[in-house]
Amino acid sequence: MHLGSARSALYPFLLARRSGGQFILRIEDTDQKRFVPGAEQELIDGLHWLGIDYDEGPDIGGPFGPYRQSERRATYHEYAWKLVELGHAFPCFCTPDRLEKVRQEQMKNKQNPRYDGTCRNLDPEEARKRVAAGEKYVIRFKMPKEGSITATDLLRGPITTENSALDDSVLLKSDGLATYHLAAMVDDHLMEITHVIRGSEWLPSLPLHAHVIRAFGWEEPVFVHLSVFLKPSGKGKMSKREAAEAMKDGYSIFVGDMKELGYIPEGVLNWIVLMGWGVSEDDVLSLDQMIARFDVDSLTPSPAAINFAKLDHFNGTHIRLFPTEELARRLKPYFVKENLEVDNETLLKVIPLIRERLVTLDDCLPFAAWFFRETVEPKPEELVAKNLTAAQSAEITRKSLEILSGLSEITPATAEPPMRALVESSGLSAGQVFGILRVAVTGQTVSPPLFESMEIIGKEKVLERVRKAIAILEKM
RNA sequence: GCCCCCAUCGUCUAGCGGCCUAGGACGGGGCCCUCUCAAGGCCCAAACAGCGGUUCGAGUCCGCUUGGGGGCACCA
Repeated sequence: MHLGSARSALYPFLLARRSGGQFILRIEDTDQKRFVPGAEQELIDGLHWLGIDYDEGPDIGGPFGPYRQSERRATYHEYAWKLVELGHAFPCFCTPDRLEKVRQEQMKNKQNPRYDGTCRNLDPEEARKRVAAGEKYVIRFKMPKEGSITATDLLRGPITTENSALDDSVLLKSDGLATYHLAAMVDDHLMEITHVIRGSEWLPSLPLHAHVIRAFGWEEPVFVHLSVFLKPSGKGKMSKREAAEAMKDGYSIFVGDMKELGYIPEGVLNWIVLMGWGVSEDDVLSLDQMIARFDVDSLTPSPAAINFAKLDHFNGTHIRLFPTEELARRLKPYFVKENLEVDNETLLKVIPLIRERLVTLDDCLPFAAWFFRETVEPKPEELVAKNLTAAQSAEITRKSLEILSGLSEITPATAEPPMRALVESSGLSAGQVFGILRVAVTGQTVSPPLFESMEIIGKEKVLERVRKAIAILEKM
């Protein structure tokens, strides 16, 4: 399940929620050759994680089931033959081998590859007999030789296609299962689908689909063909190679990777919903806000380049929107995964300090893992302040220790004023003095605010770590 | 090769004939804030692909060119 599939689910979901309709999950698994075990579950898990819930589906049932096309072969068989009876389709006994040769020949002669019509006008009785005798066959749509068809895409308007440019496409395969062209049209009718929102790679087969629907005399659903996603450069669509490239930078186009990478559903949703849909202002949207503002015919038909920087932006923005308890709940697993013992009381105190620093949830580790470690291991060279020697650094740190140890407790209110005074009287900069303490206390050069952090770990640990730092500096 | 679709800042987009000296967001640059890193505030640079029409008036409508994308399976 990649970004494209996620968006193809999101839009109809928003439309259904907006308009009081039903959003259904139908598994289109009519190609057994491409069956991937676990793919259906991955899809369901992805939708669940994103918060896109469906009203009918293979795992929850519904009034129009079954929702797996592989379980609907009898239906397709019936409708395929119905089309034969109506004179809009015909059984075809051509072998794939022969058809392949015909195609090669056509290509060589610079003709369009298409079905050569061998079985198109077979005597119906004769054909029926061959089928009854057990001969392998497919059922093809009998595309009119003349005229044209006009089908409408909601975003693009009416699109007229000459029938002569269309082929006698296979509707029912020799394995007895339908192709998408038949299965989807039959199911859309039977399941009372009002809106088909799909990728624009389906646009070329829209005329065929209109033909099939009209041959049955059914009402057409509204067709909406979404723009394709282009790779970040905007040149060409996302490829396997590009996907691997993104992964190296800590990004992915697969929904299944997002959680692991520290992205939250809110951020991912906000990101993809705006790739192909524009709101005039207030880009930051919750799912409810999306539902409230969604409008199918304001989707954009032009291709959209994937922009991971924007994913980071939305992810960080939504993280900042979380209440402390909620963020704690989401962050905890990342600490646990690092085998850190996280007590909720401390975590709740840490969160306000790191919230606005997180782009992804796993960023909590570099900022706050040290809160939950017994000791820290500062690098000696990092304990030496800029433009100072180790001895000078040790000297000012001893003075800092003196001040801090004289405090009954260390809080920003108690510690910062005397420390500022020390900075003032020493003639050094706050960056130099606090920098040493930061490395001493946190073990790193980048951390949440110093005095707030000190308050959380407590005076005892602070003094212990500062003493250790002095010892290190004195040995240099 | 043939068919189809698309076209506004680097990117996602607003704009549906006069409200446009083209708006927002990301990214970029600058300033402010500042104990690091962020976040936040203020400011700046940045686009209607080109050419013809239609119209009193075109980013908005039409045509062509160019560029981009998709499709031509017993895959979806």
